[in-house]
Amino acid sequence: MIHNRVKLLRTERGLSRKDLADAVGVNFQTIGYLERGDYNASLELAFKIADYFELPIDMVFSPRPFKSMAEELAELKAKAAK
Amino acid sequence: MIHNRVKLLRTERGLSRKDLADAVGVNFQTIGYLERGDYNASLELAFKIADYFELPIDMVFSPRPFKSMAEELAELKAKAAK
DNA sequence: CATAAATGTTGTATATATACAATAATATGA
DNA sequence: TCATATTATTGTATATATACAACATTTATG
Repeated sequence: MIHNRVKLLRTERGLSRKDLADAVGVNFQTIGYLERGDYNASLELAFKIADYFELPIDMVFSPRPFKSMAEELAELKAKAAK
Repeated sequence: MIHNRVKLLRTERGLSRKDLADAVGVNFQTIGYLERGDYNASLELAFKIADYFELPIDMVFSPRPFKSMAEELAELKAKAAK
């Protein structure tokens, strides 16, 4: 199973599933399936979603569970401060 | 259609399709299909292949055609030299 | 050259991703 | 509270990814 941050990124931007679905050209229920982890996006859809958020694909999808973005950010800042 | 560098990376390392297929846990013919562009890898398989090559997924798969790696390398070196 | 290994081709079967529809449940806003 | 938008749930249908097998063709190697 591939983990993703779709729901987080979508809500962060105040988008409904339909908004995102329309933007990437799929049915709004498909976004629901992805967010719930019912199944994985295709590679093509994964790239479209990442492109839409203007993020590299591996910031949106990962074979390993994501840390929270806050956590990641804090770690990077700590590292940069050294 | 998603472009990929699977064949390039595989042959660069002197691997047969079967070698790579075994390493990522799919049928050897599946690797053939991907290399020929008959269909796209699933997101899961894409991550496994990228992991196997120890590369970020977007260096192996892309919605846009890849430049040759030589070209990319040369450009980066030129930029770094500035 | 002869043999084996790797790749290509074709065909069938199964699993998974996506679409679409109808309805229920939940949240949001006037 | 009422109305509306959003999300969840269930079911059916289609497209695409993957497995597997048999055989042809190409490439490597003794």
